[in-house]
Amino acid sequence: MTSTPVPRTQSTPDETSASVCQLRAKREQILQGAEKVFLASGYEGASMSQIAREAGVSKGTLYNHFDGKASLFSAFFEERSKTKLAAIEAISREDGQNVHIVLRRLTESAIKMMLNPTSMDLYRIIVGEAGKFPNLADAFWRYGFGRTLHNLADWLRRRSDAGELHIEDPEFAAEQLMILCQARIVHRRRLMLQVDDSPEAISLLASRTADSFMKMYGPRHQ
Amino acid sequence: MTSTPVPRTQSTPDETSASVCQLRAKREQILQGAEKVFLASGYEGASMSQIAREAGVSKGTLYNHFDGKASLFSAFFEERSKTKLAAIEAISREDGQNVHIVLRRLTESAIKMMLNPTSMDLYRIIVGEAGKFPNLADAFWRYGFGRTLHNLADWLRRRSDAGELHIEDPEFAAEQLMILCQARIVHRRRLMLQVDDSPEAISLLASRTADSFMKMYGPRHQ
Amino acid sequence: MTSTPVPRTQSTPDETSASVCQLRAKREQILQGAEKVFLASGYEGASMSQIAREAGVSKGTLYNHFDGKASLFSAFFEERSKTKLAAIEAISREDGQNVHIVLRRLTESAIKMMLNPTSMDLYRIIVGEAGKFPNLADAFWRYGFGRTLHNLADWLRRRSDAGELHIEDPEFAAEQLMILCQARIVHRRRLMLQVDDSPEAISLLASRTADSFMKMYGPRHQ
Amino acid sequence: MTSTPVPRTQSTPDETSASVCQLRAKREQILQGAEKVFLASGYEGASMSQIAREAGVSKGTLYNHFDGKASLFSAFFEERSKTKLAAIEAISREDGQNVHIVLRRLTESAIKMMLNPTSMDLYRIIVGEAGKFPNLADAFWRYGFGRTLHNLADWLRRRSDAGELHIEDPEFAAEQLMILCQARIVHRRRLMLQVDDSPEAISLLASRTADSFMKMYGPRHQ
DNA sequence: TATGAATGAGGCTTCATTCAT
DNA sequence: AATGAATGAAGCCTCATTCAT
Repeated sequence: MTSTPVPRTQSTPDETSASVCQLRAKREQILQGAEKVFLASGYEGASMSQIAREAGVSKGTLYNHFDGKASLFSAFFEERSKTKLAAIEAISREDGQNVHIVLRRLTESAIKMMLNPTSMDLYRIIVGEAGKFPNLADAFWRYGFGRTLHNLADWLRRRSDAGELHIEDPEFAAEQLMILCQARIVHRRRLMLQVDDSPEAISLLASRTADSFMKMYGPRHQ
Repeated sequence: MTSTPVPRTQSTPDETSASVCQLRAKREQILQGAEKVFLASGYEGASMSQIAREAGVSKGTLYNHFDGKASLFSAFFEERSKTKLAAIEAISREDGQNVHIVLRRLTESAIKMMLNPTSMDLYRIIVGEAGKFPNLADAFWRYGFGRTLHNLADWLRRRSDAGELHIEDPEFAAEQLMILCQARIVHRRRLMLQVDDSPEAISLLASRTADSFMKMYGPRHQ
Repeated sequence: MTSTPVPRTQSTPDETSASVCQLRAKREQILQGAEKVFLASGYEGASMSQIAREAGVSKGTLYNHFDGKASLFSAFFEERSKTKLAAIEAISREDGQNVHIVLRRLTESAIKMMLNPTSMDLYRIIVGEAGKFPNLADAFWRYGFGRTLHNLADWLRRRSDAGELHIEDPEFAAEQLMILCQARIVHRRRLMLQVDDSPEAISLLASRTADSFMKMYGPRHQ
Repeated sequence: MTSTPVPRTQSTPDETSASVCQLRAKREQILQGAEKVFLASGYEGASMSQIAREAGVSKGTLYNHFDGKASLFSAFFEERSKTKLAAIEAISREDGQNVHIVLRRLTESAIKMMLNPTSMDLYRIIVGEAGKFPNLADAFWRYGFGRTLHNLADWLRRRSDAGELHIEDPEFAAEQLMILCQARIVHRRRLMLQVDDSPEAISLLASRTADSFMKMYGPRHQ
């Protein structure tokens, strides 16, 4: 459309990038439809027609962009794991602060992270379909829990080296902390059980969890 | 159908109990087929034909005993939650022993319980289908985790009252203990991730978990 | 419904045979629909919906009776080969007659047989689909051409033994005779070419074919 | 069609011929893809995408050059019948030789011709699709069997006129000869039946076929 | 003119459910 | 109460064809 005044060989790259853009856009459009439907109905419960309708494309277009239902599901899941799963990053900035205080902030944000609707839905999906799509759990772990664990373990190691904590196995301790955060609220919500997830309840839980962790790995006579 | 003219009404109870027996037997037969298929394929993935075949009855019989697929699924899930989910019971017998030692036994058996295939499958199913069958999670909680939590909290309260532990909120502490047991192995297995679940690994994990708990709630200068 | 006054164990056989009868009837009904559609459109061109409609059953019923399209096609083809392909049988009854005269009758009936619409359609189908269903050609040969060849070779051998013909390889001679019958009319009709297949044309062709065969294998100075 | 009365018009012809050339080349390219796919899968079994891929052009180009699938199929079939169907030509060069010897060469080359893979595939296609494309058989006949028949009949007429054979109806005799060549091997191969088509088997069959023909039309006391 | 993404009809098949026996 | 054949809706996927670029 826009004729470039540049002498030559500009058109092909333009065309290419334009069409690639369109392609990506359509792909993204489909993935959004897929997300909506898969999260609501699971893999088996979702239908390609539904996804096509939700994405605003024809059924055929689904198959132009993905090899089939399983392929679309995998793409959706990996894509969303990559972009939607938050992780606790850059705790290093907190290094100046008192350990216990940082821990409280940490536990609270971890709990909120895990309560995030997309995280919960992805967790439910992957647990339900892990049998059919074993490789997807890797993605879920790598981009979500695993990443957080890694960052957390690093921070714990540094704090331990600094003598503020006494931790022999930071990886394990990190996992203990993260899993303790799931008590009471996260764990129950995964089962769709009624639970008080008000900010106050979360704050209280975070606090008690941080306290517990300090008892486990803090200085002896705190 | 054909009521026998015999005087006392002795026969009817007999017949009734006999036919009730038969009914129950058939119902149980169906539930066994349903269990096999639902656990293997999930709710959407299972087919009534498959269940009928596996149960050794005709498809029509399924509908004589249950209202439909959803109804059969609910029945299966509640039934199996009731009978197949183990809980840590009668820890009271251990009351004479040293707390730390009992805790080690406890954590180990809890981990093994949660790794039990049926427990894992039921967990996966309920998490996967919680959106479609929100009421089922109650059963799962009541007969599984909840029951264990309750028993465990009782025991902790008694030990705390005896001065062997210092626990303010035994329910919460019980949940912390149970959830700590899921670190490293149980949590990963639910996602079908590769994990070392050898007896040695389990034993080590149980031991470290018990130690952590003692740090949290044990006497200060142990 | 109809309570039989016969003492015992009569009902089950009745039920069985009744339901078996019904089953066979439905199967036959489907096969008739399949025949119509497959003969008209070939294997790929036929659709299961069309067949169901033509047979007057639902699409699902097709799959209760056959494993799928390929299976239904095979069943249709073998069934029809068995029952619809005529063969020249019992030529032995003609043994008293003059060879040349019998041959003329033979060639005429062979030509008519091969021009029979069902034979032609089955031939077209099997040639078209032989790549996809190699085993079906066997059935077609066994019940059609092969059977005729066998009977014919027997008869030729007897006539040869009687000195009325001089044939060293009756199987080959039989095939030569049958194939000569395809000249002019049958061969062209298989390609849907326009051809004069009036009784007179057939009769003339039959006569000339018999003459030719007599030249090949008849007494030298006839 | 349009004979150009214009004297010079040199430039336009150049352009025209160049683009016509390109057009023809692309058309030929498409036809080659079509050939590969139609021969392998039949009309219904072939897909336009497959053809486009095989031809190395886009699907859209197919529709720029042909009206649709049916049209492309017709073009492919006629084109290939014209160019790929061999015929027995120029037997006249053999005129000096002994009839029986020439016949043996003839039958052998005829059998080999008919066993040629492309011939067989085209035959299978046309027989299978004759119902849908009745007009195509003409092309198949005209360029294949029909042409051979014509040449052969000419030769037989000459030999008959020369007194080496006694044939009243050379057209019919030619067809008898060609059809006799199909016994045993060609006929069976069209049904994909197992058959010995070794050079020796073909040679023997050719020889016996020639002998048979000589008995039919050769000098009486050969 | 060439491209290939988009379309939507239609193909094969499965499945929950019903119902006559 | 048990059976299982029949149903038809719905699922996944393919394909000939169109059309904007």
